[in-house]
Amino acid sequence: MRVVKEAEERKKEIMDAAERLFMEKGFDGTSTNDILAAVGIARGTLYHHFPSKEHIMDGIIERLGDKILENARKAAVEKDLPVFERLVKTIMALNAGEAENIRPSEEIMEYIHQPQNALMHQKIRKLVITGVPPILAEIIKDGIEEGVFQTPWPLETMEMIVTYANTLFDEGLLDLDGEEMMGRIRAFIYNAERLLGVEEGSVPFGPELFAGGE
Amino acid sequence: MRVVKEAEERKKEIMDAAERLFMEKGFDGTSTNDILAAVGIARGTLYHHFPSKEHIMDGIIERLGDKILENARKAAVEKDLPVFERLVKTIMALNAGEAENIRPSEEIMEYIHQPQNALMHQKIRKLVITGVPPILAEIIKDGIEEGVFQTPWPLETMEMIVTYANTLFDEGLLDLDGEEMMGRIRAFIYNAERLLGVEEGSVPFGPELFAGGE
DNA sequence: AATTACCGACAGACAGTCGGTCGGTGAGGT
DNA sequence: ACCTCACCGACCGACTGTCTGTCGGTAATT
Repeated sequence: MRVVKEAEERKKEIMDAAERLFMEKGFDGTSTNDILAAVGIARGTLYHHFPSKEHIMDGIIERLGDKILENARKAAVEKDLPVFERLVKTIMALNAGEAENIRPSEEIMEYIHQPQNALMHQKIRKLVITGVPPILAEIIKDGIEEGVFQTPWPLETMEMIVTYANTLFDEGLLDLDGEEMMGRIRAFIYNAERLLGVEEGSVPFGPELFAGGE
Repeated sequence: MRVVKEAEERKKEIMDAAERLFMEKGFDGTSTNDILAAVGIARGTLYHHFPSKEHIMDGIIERLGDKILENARKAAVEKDLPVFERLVKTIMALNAGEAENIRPSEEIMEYIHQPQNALMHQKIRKLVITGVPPILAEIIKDGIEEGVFQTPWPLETMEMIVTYANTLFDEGLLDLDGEEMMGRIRAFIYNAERLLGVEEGSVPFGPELFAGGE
């Protein structure tokens, strides 16, 4: 049976199905046949719209990144809020935006961190590390003007903080027990305070913020 | 023609050939047939010694890690040297140990960071992030006792520093021009000083140290 | 005789290709 | 206003080449 649709619509269908399958079974664990069956199209159709399986993933990640980062940017730009609150809201927007699409629940995280998803993981990591620090750095800069923060390297410092946070929370790299993880989080907050030039204990929120994803 | 060798010797031959090929063409870009041809054995022989292609990579990385980390440990343990010098020597041992095996020259780095090597890259990253901080943290602890450094979280702090350094120098994640890279390095040193509780400018070495890999 | 390294034909799965089909659409003729 | 016909591009699915991992059997070593 032959159903004709607009290219953009088909592309979206393919990406939707692929996204679900990749989250369920991983990138390498999902064959193009799985995607074809899920969408209900033939091989040729898929390769009419995408030059390769990897390009499907690229499309998904780009779409994901656009959505998440856009939410965060909106929160980051609320200039009349106190900087701490802006920071918190922006970080929460990052977590929430992620939650809509890939809910960062345990089963999924398990899979994401499996070796077969190394490529997807690397691409998401790149998205986070290149996309998030510029947004947060703008807040930090305002905070510097207000005298709340003090650092000559706002962007680079946020890059460091985000990079480590990403490693610590998102990846399955460090397999830490609860106690070790608690230490990491406490140290992380302490070190973030040092890096941003505020005195110890002035970060008014604790580990609660860092439950889920980035 | 049939040549029989001791299992350990064959394993080493296979790992040597595979290591060279993986560095040249990447993990996914190297087929098991390439390895068979390079070693001069049959399919069955390879799978007699290794349960899978990925296990070959695991073996290579483990071997690599043992060698590199052992050198670094030796340098780290020279307790009569001043802590700064110990730090420098240990980091140089890390770079040098790496240089023996994978020379971190440009052509190779190009390949290492290609998408097809995401898995290998992730595994090396894990090795570095879990292996290196404990070694450096020991030096930091001694430095704290001497009053050179000051941080309540030596291990966690080194983990953060190493994680970011690894991202910055080893990965092709951030594609920065020379100027941007220079800023990153300066910021990195500045931030490392803050994290370790020494005053600004007391790190006596500059960007020279960070030419090659982590 | 038993163990163990070794062999290579083979199976099964997979990504990507290619020649060809068919539905929609709009321009030109009536 | 209505037809028709050429063209575009979405769509199809059989096919190719390649790849990893398996298995039954063979030869060397102890």
